[in-house]
Amino acid sequence: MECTSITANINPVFLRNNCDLFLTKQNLKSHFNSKTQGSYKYTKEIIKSIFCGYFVMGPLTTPKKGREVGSVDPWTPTSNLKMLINAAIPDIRNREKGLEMDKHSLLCPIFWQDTENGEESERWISRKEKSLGLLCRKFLARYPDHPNPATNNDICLDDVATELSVERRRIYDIMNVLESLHMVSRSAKNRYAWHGRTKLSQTLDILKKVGEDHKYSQQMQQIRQGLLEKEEFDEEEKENVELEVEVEDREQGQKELFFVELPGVEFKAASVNSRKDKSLRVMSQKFVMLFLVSNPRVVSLDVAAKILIGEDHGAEQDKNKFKTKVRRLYDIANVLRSLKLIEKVHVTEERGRKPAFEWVGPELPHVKGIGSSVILEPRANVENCAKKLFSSPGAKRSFTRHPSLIKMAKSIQDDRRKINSAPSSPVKSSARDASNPDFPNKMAQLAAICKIELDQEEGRKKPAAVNTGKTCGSQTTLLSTPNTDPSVSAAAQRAPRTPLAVLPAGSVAYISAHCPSLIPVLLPQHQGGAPYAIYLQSPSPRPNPLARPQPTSYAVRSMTFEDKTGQSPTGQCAVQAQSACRGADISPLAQKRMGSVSACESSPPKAKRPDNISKVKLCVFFCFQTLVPAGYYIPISQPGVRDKEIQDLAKENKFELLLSPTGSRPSPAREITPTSIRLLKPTSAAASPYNAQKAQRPSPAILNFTLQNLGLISGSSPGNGYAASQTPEHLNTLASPVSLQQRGMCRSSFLQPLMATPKGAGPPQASFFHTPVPLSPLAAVVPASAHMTTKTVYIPQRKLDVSMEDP
DNA sequence: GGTTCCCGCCATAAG
DNA sequence: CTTATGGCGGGAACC
Repeated sequence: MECTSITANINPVFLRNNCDLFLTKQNLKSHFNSKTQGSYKYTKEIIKSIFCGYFVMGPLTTPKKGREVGSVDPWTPTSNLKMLINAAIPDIRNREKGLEMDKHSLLCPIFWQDTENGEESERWISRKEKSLGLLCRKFLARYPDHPNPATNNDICLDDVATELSVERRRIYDIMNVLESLHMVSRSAKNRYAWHGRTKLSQTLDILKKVGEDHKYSQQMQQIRQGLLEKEEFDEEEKENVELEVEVEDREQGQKELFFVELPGVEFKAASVNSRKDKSLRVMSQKFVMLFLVSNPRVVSLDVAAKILIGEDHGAEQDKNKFKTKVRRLYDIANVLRSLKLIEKVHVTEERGRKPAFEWVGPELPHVKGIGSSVILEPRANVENCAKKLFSSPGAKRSFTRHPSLIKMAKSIQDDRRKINSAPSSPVKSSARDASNPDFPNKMAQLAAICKIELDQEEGRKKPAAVNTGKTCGSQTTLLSTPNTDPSVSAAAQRAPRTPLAVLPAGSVAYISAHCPSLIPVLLPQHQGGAPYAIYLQSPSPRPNPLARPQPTSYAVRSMTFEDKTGQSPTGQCAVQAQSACRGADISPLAQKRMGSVSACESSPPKAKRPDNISKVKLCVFFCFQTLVPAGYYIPISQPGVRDKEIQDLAKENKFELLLSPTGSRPSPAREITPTSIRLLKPTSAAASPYNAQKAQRPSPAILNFTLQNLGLISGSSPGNGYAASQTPEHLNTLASPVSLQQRGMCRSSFLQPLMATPKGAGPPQASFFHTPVPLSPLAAVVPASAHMTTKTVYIPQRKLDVSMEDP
C-alpha cells in the first residue's frame, strides 16, 4: 500500500527538497512508535537516504490506481511523512538488524506497482491475507510445537515483525494471546521465549480449574437464559443476572484482571512483566476458560463478551463496550484458531444463528502425547497462580478494587484473629461454601478424575511421569482459585505457620505412605464440608531430567512475603505488608507494590456472601517437591450430582450446534455426556499435571529449610516473615499480584534494599537453593538475600529464573 | 445490513 | 526524553 500511496501522492521533487522539513523529530515521533525501533536520528537518516536514492533513481510514474489516496492531501507534510516512513520501515528494520536485504526487495514495494501496473490493485493484499490468524500461522510455522528447552528459543520481536512484514503492533497481539497460553513468555524487552505447546496442556488444566472456580459455566448459563428469555421484558432480568454475575465476580476477585500464571513460565524478566495493561492476555485466558468449562465446548461470541465484560458496572450501558469486546474476541479467536484450538461455528438459538466458536483443541484432562509438556511440569499445574495483574491505574476500568479491598482487609483481620486464637484449626471463613451445591459436584468430579489418574499413573507411564527429582528443587505449590475469598487464601497462607497440616473439620487428609516426610498440607476450608483427601504421590524418578524445564525456578519461587509479625503471607499479608511498609520506612516502590498486592487479594472477598456459590477452592500446598512429591487434594463426596447438573444445564441451554462449514461435526447431542466427558475423561480435573509430579526425598537441608519456612520448626528468624516465604505458591495464588510483581521487580532494585541480609546469607538456605536450582548460577546468591532481618516487609524473593536470566 | 476485524492513533509504562 | 506496549475504536472488507 505504502508504495501505491507514495507513488500516487508524493511529489518527488517536493519531498527531495523538503526531506528535512518533514523529517522533524516532532513529525516523526508518532510514526516511530509503532513503526520502528530505531532511534529517531537513525530512522530519519535512513528515510532520507532511502528517499533520496529513490528519487534520484527514479522516474516516478504515478500509478493509475490511485485508490484511497484521495482522502489525504498529498501535499501535507504529515501525510507524506507517513507514507515515507511506511515505505522505509522495512529497510530501517533490516538495517538495524544488520541484514542486508537486497535493494530490490526493499524498494520493490515502491516500484512494484509500476511494473505490474494495471493490476496493482489486485495486488493489494486482500484483507484476509493480512488477517491476524494468518499472520499467527506464519508465526507459528517458524517455531516447533515442542521446542527443545535446551536450545535457544528466543524470539525477537523485531525480527519477527520484519520477517513477517507486519507492524509490531500485530505481533503484540499474537504474543499476548500466546503468552496467555504460556506458549511464549516474555523474557526481556522485545524478547520472548518460545515454549510451543510444551506447556499447553498444563496451562489448559489450570485454566479450566480457574474457570470452574469462577463459575463460568454458570455464568454462561445465566446469560444464555437471560438472552433467551429476556428479549422481551426483561431488561431487568438480564440486569439481575448480570448483576449476580458481577457480584460474584467481584467477590472472586475481579475477574477483570488476573492472569493465570504457570510456574516456570512466568516472569522471566522482571521488569518486563510489570506492565499493567495486559487485558488481552487475561481476556484470552478467560475466553479459553469458557470453552474448557462449558459443556458443549461451544461458546458464542456474545455470551463470551458479556461475561468478559464482566464487572462493567455500567452494565449494558455501552453498546460500545460490547462492540469493543467483541472485536477483541475476534482477535483472540483468530489466534486461537490458528493454533487449532477453536473453530468457528454457529449456534442457533431461538432466534437465528449467532457466531460462536467451538473448542477443537485437546481435551484437557489428558495430556497429549507429548508427555514432555505435562509431565515435565506437573508441579506447575498444581500451582494455580492466578494473579491479578497490577492494579490498573486507568480510571476507566471499572475495577472495583477499593471496596473489595476494604472488605478484604477486614476479613483478613478477622481471619487473623481467628487464627491467632486457634492456630491449629483452620479458620472457617464462612458457611457460604457449605451452601454451595456446586462444590460437592466439582469435588466429586475432581476426586473421580484424580483417582483415575492416580491409578493410571501408578500403573502406566510412570517412567515418563516420574520426576527425577533429585536435582530439581522442591517446589511449593498452591492450588487455588485465583480470587478465592480472602479467608481461604489467608488460611492457606497461614497454614505454613501452623504446626502441622491443618485440615478443616470434616476434611480428611490422606497422606501417602510413600511420602516419608510429612509435609504440612493445608486444606483450607472447604465449602460444604465435603470431605477431602489429599493424595501425595510417591516420589518416583523422572524419566528425562532434561525434559523438565527449569526445575530451579520453583525453589526460589517460594519466597513470599511476610508481615513483620512473621505472620503468614496471605491476603492478610498484603494488608499487613502495607502497614508494615509504612511503619518500616520502606521505599515507595515497595509500598506501591504492596498496594498492588493487596489489591489483588482484595479481589474476592467471598466471605461476604456465604450462600453464594462458592468458588471451589482447591488449595493444595505442596511444599517443595522434594519434600512432597505431589499431591492431590481430593474431595470425597457426592459423585452423582454432577451428571445431573450437567444434564440439566444442557437442557436449559437451548442451543444446538450447527455444523461448522466443513460439516464434520458430530451431532449436537454429544454435548451432553457429562459422565463420559467429565468423569471418564481424567482431564477435566486437571489432575494430570499433578500426577506427573514425582520427587525424590528431600535432603535434610532442604527439609530443614522447608520446615523452617513453613513454620514447623523455628528458624533463624523466628516469627519473621521469612519463614513464610517458603510458600511461594501462596503468593502466586492468592497474592498473585504480589508474586507477580515480585518476580518482576524484586530482583534487583527492589529486593535488595529490603533485604537485611546480604546475599551470602544463611547456609541452610543457600544449600537449599543451590540444590534445587542447579541451573542457576545465581541461585546460591539469591537465597541469601532472602533472609530478612527485622520486621520489614518481606518481599518475596523470586525465582531463580530471574537470576538465571540475567546474563 | 450484519460480521469480521485491520489499522494505527494514542495513552502509558519502562528505561 | 525516547522507546516499548498495548488499549481501543473507526471504519472498511466480507458475507
